[in-house]
Parts: sequence; structure tokens; C-alpha cells
Amino acid sequence: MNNYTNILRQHNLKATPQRLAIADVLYKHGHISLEGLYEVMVKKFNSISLATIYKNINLMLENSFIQEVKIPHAKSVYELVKEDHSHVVCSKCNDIMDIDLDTSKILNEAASLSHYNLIESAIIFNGVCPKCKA
Amino acid sequence: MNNYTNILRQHNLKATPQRLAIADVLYKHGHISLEGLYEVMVKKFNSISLATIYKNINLMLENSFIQEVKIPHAKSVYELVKEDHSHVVCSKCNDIMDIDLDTSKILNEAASLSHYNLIESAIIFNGVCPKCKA
DNA sequence: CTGACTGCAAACGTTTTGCACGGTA
DNA sequence: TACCGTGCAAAACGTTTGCAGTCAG
Repeated sequence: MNNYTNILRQHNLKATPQRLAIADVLYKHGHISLEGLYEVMVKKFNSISLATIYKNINLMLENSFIQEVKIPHAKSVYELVKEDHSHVVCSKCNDIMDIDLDTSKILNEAASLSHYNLIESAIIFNGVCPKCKA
Repeated sequence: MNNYTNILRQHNLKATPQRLAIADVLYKHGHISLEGLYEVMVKKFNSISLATIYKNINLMLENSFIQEVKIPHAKSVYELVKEDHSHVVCSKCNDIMDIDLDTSKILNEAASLSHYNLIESAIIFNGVCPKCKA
């Protein structure tokens, strides 16, 4: 179990028990929806409010402690901010996996086609995971 | 101006004036948010209801006449279904451009890293468009 | 002519806000 | 101790639903 106290403070967030638990849940789950997070949090703090979840998610987004992943045809999930990466989503079990792709070639291709100065890419693949293939 | 009467019917949608107008707006704008669509539609049908917009957007999505594009840090937009393509979004003026990328290489890379059977990719780039560079 | 579509109003679910209390630094 | 965070309740917001009248096929 990581200790997120200092990391939260570095993001201008006080280290309350609720926030430490959110960080821990995100670390363990990798990706989780807001409702999923609430369900898990209720088990730890039986009187936690949905408002607290929303307030913290929004503050953590603003302070770049977490980020939202918008998945086609599904609910958004949240994850801790880390090195750039792409996502693979299983259309059967909805499992989400991080992958570290070399995006430089496709980014250059996109830049020359569009004539935009490109800064970042959001890449999400959709398919069937190894477990669901069986 | 395209005539979408038959195309709508091919998608199991009756060709009402409202739907023809939605198709026309999407064709002309390329990409538009729900509120944006409503604003444009009110100019053509001053008594149109937001419920009608929602019902038609949902039916058109279900019947694959249009599709949703979920953009990071922004509202979703809708576009007519056409050949697969990727998107480039300007972070200054929010302009959205379609680009036709060769995604086969990166898809193969993602498949071998993840061991998923990948079906489709959603790729959105973020940057500054030529106009906003100036 | 019949079933589907529209517009209105009400209902619904999700997200935000205001406030009193409690906890972090 | 001072300020920020929490939890509750209410409000606001976006979206959906039910229904009566209308229209496309």
C-alpha cells in the first residue's frame, strides 16, 4: 500500500482519510468509474457522501492528480496521472488495460495531414481480451 | 444540398422535415454538439423541442446514421457515419478536423502488446490549428 | 389510414451548491 | 486556531418519458 500523503500535498490537496482511500482505490483498480468508486468507498466509510466523491474527483482533476478517460460507448473512468499511455478496452468484460505505444510516427502522420501543431494524442482500442476469447 | 430522404429510410428512419434538417446541419457542420445542434435547429423550426432533438439523436445513433465522438476535456460532438477516420481538435478554437490515417501499424502494435483481438480504434489528437497559430 | 413523430410538460437521474460541523496542518 | 473538507439536504442541470395531436408512407 502506497502512502499518498505527500503526493496529495504536492497537488495542493490535504491528505484526508477519504482522499487517501480514493488514491488507494485508483492505484489498486487502475481505472474506475465514479459509481464504482462510490460503491467501493462506501464499504470503507459507510457514511461517505456522493457529494464528497464528486468534490474530490473534480479537485483531483483540476490539480492533475487524476485524469478522465472517455471511452466510446461506455462510461468514463478515472485513473491516476502517470506517464503517457494508451488504452485497450474489452467489449465483453469491459476490462481496461494500459499500453505503452510508440505514438510518434502516427502523430507525425497526423500533423502533416492536418497541418496542426499537435501536442497530445488520446488513443483507445476496442476488442476482446484474452480471457474473453476463451 | 444533399437529399437525405432515402438515406434516412435506409436507416429505418422516416424522413421528417426535422430529421432532414438535422442531417443537413451535420453534413454542413461536420461535427456539432447537442446544444449547438439545438441552437441551429431552433432557427429553422422555432417551436422545435429539445426532446425531439434528443429522441432523434438517440434513434440516429441506434440506427448507425450518426455517431458520437467523445473528445477529451470537451463536450461530445456528433457526425454522420462515414468511412473510418481519426480526429484532430484545436485547443484554441475547438475546430475539429477529420483525418484519414493508416492505423494498421499501431493497431498491430497494440494487439501484440495487449494480446487482445482488436476490432477498432478511436484516435483523437489535440493541438493548434493553422489559423490559431497566426 | 395507420403507425410513427413532434412538442409540451412532467419525471428522472446525475451533478453541484450551501451550510453547519469536524478535522488537518 | 484557522482554514479546508465532509456530509446532509436542497437545488440545478441534462436527459428521458408519457401523452395528445399531427404527419409520413
